[in-house]
Amino acid sequence: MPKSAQENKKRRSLLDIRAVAARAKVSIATVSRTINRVPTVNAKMAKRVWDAINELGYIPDIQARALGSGRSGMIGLVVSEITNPFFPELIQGFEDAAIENGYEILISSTNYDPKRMELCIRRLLQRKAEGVAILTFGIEQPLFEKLADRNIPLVFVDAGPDRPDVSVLKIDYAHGIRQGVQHLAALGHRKIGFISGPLTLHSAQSRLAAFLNAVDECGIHAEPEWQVEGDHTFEGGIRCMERLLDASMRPTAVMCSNDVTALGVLHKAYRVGLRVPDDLSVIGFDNIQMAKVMIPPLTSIRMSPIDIANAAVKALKEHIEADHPRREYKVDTCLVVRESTAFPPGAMDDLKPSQRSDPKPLPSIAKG
Amino acid sequence: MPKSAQENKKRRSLLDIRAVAARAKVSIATVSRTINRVPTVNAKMAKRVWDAINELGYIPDIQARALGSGRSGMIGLVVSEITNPFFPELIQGFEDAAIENGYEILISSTNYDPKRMELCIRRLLQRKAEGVAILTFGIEQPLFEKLADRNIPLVFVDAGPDRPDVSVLKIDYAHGIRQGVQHLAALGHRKIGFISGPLTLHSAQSRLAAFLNAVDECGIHAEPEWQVEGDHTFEGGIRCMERLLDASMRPTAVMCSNDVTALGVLHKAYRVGLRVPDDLSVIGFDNIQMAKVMIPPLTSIRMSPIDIANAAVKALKEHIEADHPRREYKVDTCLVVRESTAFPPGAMDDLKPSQRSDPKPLPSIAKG
DNA sequence: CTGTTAGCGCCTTCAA
DNA sequence: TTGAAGGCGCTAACAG
Repeated sequence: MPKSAQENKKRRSLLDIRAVAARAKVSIATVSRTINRVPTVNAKMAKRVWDAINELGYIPDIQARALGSGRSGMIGLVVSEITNPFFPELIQGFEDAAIENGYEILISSTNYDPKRMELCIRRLLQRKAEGVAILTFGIEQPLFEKLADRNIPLVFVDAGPDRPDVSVLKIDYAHGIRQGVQHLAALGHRKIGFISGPLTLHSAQSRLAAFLNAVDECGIHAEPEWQVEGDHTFEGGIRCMERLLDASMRPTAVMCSNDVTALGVLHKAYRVGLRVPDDLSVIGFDNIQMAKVMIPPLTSIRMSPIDIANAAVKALKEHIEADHPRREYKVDTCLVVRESTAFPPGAMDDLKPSQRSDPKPLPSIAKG
Repeated sequence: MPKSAQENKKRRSLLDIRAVAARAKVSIATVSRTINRVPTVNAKMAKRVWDAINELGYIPDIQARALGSGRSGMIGLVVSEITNPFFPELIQGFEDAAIENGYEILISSTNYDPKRMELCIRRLLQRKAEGVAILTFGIEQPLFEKLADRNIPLVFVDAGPDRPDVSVLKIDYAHGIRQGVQHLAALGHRKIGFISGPLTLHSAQSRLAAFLNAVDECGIHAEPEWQVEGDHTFEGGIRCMERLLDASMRPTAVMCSNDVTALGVLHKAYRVGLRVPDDLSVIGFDNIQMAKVMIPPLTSIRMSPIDIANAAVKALKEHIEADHPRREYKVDTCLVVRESTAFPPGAMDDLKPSQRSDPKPLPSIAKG
């Protein structure tokens, strides 16, 4: 409740559109038109209005505007977890793109909690978001049908309900993953492990499928024992690496379904005294900022959060403003080579030790 | 512009409070009261209203409510940069605390860009935020005077303008930093470097002062050559470490004004073949999630983003709702020992090599 | 305890 | 091109 119930009495703000109109000696309609840049306003009057606005320090109340015009000017962004390092960059990109396109944003994180997500949808609906991007990578998507029922423009990643107001960001996982596998193959690796994400996730399945496909293309045997299911967490990465270490024959390289998992792998390797990349090569996925800060800097497959954010905003904008919006938007991925990948152990046994001691970083396909 | 200018004609939403009133056979006032849980509504009628609401799937328009009540129910959060790893946790905590207290949040990042910040303030004002937390750690604060002029409740970190509507989160840097210095001293370090943040920042100055003070308390000489000014970035950490390496006498330990800087230090050490902690001990500040993921896991001083977020929301809430809000809120810091700190080199020269080879992690003061 | 009514600040027809 | 007037969906006096 407000400080004192009293002061809500004479509520009319001293600084509303009327004050400006009075100062500029025009009607409120003219002020409104000026602010909204309706072209038919006389230049002289417009100037008077702008002057009044500046002198008074007037700032229009956007809520009232929304009520009057029926447009909120806001789009929503739903992510699963802000503290997952992939998302801050996504959010930043989304915010930039939204502002660029004249929209305000509403951010919500579901934290994998269905109750929280209910609330979060409710809030977006209450605020009359004109469109919502649901970039949770497959988590809890079914529940979003509720949103779809309101016929508001929606963007999903990978896959979404088949409705006219819904568009989908198709991420080309295969391209980057193929590059990664080829990179490892070129270095001489033949025993390549893969730590997937939770296979309930569409995105995780796609990545695994892309890996199997790429490995097959390179004529490499995909030993089932080397494919383990992780959960996209650091701790999960550690656990999966433990399983890989227990394998009857250990892989010499491991690809991970995301970078956070790869960090877990690096960690476990450090714990058991395996040197990366000398003893084991590691490739991550996402290319989060942390990747280049790791020791050693992590070779990773970039899925640009900026690209995703831009595509999402573009999709929303087209749905809101255009007559025939596209239903699909492509987003590419590509390999970024850093220092967590090298020749498999044993490959350089015929070289003099001095030559082994300082492994030069490999040339980057994309700059880190 | 909307898809077709036409369909805005007969705009009255089919699902407004009137529809509910009609279905429940009551007046719109009763519906309003029911929704707002005014206690004086007859239970029978309330039930009729709720039933109608559920059957219709009615969701109140919060903008209209804001307009009518004069309250937006939103508080703002301004940070300098979402992609700085300290902030996601802060944002998450702030969102949680805000929702907990019945507020919606508006997030903005300034990206150190004054123009962007202007916009960001404008947006908060337009949206009629009832209070704003400016958690940028001293960056660009002067510009926020504009906000203060509107007499809306504000929260700053460390220091802020001296006005009745402004409160300040006083962070006790000294406590954690003293623990860190004592920890190093106990291990036997006498040559301790310090990489500060940009000294234009109040928070950076406080940390440096706390360090000098703590070092003095421990009777350790603070060689000026070992205090270098960084900029809280990874690259800055690398540069500062280079300068420390060039010192006529190298420190055996280095404390950093934030974790990201410490990552740069670890990186530079890795590049030049210095092992951490065997050859050099490193302590960070902030205790970001990345700290425990680093190789080796980073000893750091925790400044809990959750504590800060909670204090900020609490301060705002008190300002908005209470009559005599507090003007200051304390936030504590404390040392978290991990594996980037150990005895200084040479301290164990009298031990057998076998005993040196496997340095056990030190017990944690706080769990990581 | 309920219903009626007059705004909240702005937008947007309509007539001038 | 401008001004007057009637909403937008909801809240909050006030009267009943």
